[in-house]
Amino acid sequence: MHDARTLIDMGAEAVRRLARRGYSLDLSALEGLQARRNQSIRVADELRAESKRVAKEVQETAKKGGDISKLKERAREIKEEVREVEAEQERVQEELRNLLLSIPNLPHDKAPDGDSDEFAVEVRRVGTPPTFSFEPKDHVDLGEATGILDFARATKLSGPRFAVSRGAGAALERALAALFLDIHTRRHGYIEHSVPYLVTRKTMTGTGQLPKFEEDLFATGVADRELFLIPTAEVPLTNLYADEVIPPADLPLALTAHTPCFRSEAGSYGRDTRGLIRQHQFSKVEIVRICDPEDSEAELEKMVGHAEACLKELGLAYRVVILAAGDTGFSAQLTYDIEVWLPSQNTYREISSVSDFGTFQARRANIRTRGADGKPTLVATLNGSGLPIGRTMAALLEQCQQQDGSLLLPESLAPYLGFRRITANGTPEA
RNA sequence: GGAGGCUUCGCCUAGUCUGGUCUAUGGCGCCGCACUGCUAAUGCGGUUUGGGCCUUAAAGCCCAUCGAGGGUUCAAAUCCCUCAGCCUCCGCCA
Repeated sequence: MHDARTLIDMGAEAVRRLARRGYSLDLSALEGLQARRNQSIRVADELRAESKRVAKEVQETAKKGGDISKLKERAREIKEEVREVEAEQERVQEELRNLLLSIPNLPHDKAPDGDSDEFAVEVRRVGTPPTFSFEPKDHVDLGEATGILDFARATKLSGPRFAVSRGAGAALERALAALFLDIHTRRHGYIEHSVPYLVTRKTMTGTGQLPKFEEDLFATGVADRELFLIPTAEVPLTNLYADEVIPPADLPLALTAHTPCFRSEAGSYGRDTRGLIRQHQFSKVEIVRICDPEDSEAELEKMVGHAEACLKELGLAYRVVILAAGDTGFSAQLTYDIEVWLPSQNTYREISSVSDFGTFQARRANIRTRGADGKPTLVATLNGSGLPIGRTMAALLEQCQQQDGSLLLPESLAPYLGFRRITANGTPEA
């Protein structure tokens, strides 16, 4: 959410920058609402001041034994007027808030023009996509042939877009999560958290999933209680500090958690229906940083490096791109995507998204620190996947497949797995 | 599931029974100043948060804020109702 005053002060500059992501800002509507809001507040404040003066007068008059009935009548009139003005103020503020909630974050100038992934700018490529002397299989075939993935039975349990992993596959999932968490906590200084997977509407609003994207979420309701399943650990991790003032000395905060993620994937019917790429439930290690807004650009670069470290550790080929202004998520001002090489699709596919939200989320969630003057001031928030387990598994199975149908896993996983190879029939082998 | 208690401006705390003098007390911490070879100690002053008005700015004036929301009243930290969180006890389950 933006600050109305700041947006109005930016004027044409705000209009220009929002236009880059296809949002047409109605500046005069915003100014009009802001002016009406301030007018209402001023009138209501004056009436309340008057009402307080009259109350004092009643007290003093009564003490002197005077007639207070006229004063009480006047006080009741004022109260009625206050009620009316406050109702108007509430209407205007609601309207203003709705408008502000619907305005996306300002794209950073570093983000290229364009409205889709075709306009993303490649920053670097790391590693060489493997070449095969045979026709490589995709991860679904590999998983089913070895028996470490079972999509049919998952569908029996829960319908489409679910997966079951088994034996060495389940162990591999666990190993990847442990490896990623260890990389972030031991090497990059993140603090590991175990967090709720069900959160309130307020929490979902704090990071921007609500009110706009309710159809993307799974919700639960028991009696009159409503809770949402988290689509990413970004939600609980960032909101940990909602409505708090973080001591400046504690910044930057570096938080990580491995959680399941639940997404309805409404509007993606028919896309990526095969395999682990797009599931209703997947697990992911998420990294979040909360810092002084001055530092957010540098922090973003660090975080991209932290996510990349996971891929390097596994020896997977990938590239880093900057998303186009119009393709950047609603709450983000700048996003790097990391794309991993997927041999079956002969292309790079998104595996991590690392975003700088500036103060946009902090304003919604009311996360603050203290500035040089000691006054509370908003922080910047950032987050990124580091990494999702399912998509990593898919890339890993495909990139490390052997001609004989076995899978030769990276050495870095051996301490976690206790084996290096999964044979063609799914048996772990040192 | 039942009964009771608690929630005050960073932390602790007074105030709630008996509505107005609460412009919310005191301590701790923090900031500034004074004093002092240095430090410590002491003294004085300041220190919730958000918003509006007026301003180049500062200052100033005003409004709201005692867990949240509603009500009673000329007037609510204080009385009434609903809700939330925490604590204690009982029951139930493990």
